[in-house]
Amino acid sequence: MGVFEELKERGLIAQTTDEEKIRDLLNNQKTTFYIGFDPTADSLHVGHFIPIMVAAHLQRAGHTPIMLFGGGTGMVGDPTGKTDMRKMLSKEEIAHNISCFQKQMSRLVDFSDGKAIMANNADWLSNLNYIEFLRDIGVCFSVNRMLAAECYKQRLERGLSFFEMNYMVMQSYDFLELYRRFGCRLELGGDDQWSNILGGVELIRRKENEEAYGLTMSLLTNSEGKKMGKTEKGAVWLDPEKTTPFDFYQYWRNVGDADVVNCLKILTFVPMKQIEEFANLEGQQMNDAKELLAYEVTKQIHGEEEAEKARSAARAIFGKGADTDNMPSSEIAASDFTNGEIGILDLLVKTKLAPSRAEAKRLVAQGGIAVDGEKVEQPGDVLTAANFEKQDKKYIVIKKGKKVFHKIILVG
RNA sequence: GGAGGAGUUCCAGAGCGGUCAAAUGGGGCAGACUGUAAAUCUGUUGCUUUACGGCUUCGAUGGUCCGAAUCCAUCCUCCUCCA
Repeated sequence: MGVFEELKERGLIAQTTDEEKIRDLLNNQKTTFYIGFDPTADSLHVGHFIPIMVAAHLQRAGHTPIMLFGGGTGMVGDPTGKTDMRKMLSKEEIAHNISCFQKQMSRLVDFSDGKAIMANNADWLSNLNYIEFLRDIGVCFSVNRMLAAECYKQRLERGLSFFEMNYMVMQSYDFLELYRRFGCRLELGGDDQWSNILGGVELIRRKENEEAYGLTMSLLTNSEGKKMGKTEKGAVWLDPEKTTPFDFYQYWRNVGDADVVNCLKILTFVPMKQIEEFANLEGQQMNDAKELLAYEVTKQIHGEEEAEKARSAARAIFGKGADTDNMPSSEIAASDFTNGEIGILDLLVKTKLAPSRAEAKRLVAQGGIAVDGEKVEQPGDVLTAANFEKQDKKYIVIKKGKKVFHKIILVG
């Protein structure tokens, strides 16, 4: 089975410009392909995961990925699928974001010995001459056709600036430029990139009289069709500073039953055979599949060690074990106490388990807070140093709701 | 350039002089049920206070009034129609 079939079986491929040609390109040849990333934030999030996984799959099959950072296009912002215009970023922000992306990506894609290429389209976009560009590239685009594209249609209802309208042209130009520089013949992207990719394919045909291809990947959605990777706190980030490995692990541990198999296919390298066995699981057994998913995904992003820690912390918390070593924790100093005690509400706020005292009080009133397994009954309850000291350990474990556990260590 | 319309709490969206911290829905959080699932039901959802209460919010700034999210003026932003 070729890598193309593997991708297809895992449900990673949404659309292709020419399935037969691409199959041949991926199964029988060494191909240089590219994927673009918009450096709009200083960390990748789950939405970027699929393209990176596909790149990793293809790289393992011997192809050469070009990871293109939109240092130039990022200064415009892709209007696709956005209801409002994006805020513009400064050059410094973009440069910073790109370096963060590179670091995170290198976990999955091997950049050693030229096995993968990093490019930044600012290299060719920044110094374009407007008149020349219009004469050379601009003539190849029909506004009528662009407006007919679904992605622009939606924006026409809400407003689309000329500025943003250029995004498609620039992305198409990227493809042409990468074809010229590296012989790149295949562009990958999210399914929402379809029309932008087609633009590039056509541009190469017109300028170089050569065939190029595009392939899009499905967006990661759950069984209800909603995008995954978002939580109440925002996106699930790949940066451990923004989303701790434990929270990251828990996110995947808690996916719905209906989504587990799909996520395993798309987000892990677990062999298809093994995944198929999970498809028949029911009830309690489903949890094994979820644990595997969470572990594998965490391992890929944060490394084996962090994945182990997250898993054993989760097992300890939700099982019977008393292992609190890897539980999310924070420290509190004796100086935070007033007259040798500290109110439960203040403690919740201080550890950020509650954003305000009012919220903390609500939690207590609704029976959502427990300290070392004992439910806190009164918002006025206080803790003293003695509460922290038992069996030589200087900490307490606070449980908020059903799933949030937090260890507070007394220091000093 | 001209003519209209709109900006409300996380989002959508009511309110149009006092009874408004502001309806309703979504989302979030908590509780029950469970498998750290889904669905469902209940409670809750500005800050502060044990509580009475106090404080800050309805694009911005001023003003009218005993009293303004609600009226007036100026400004900013967005939308629609015409050119």
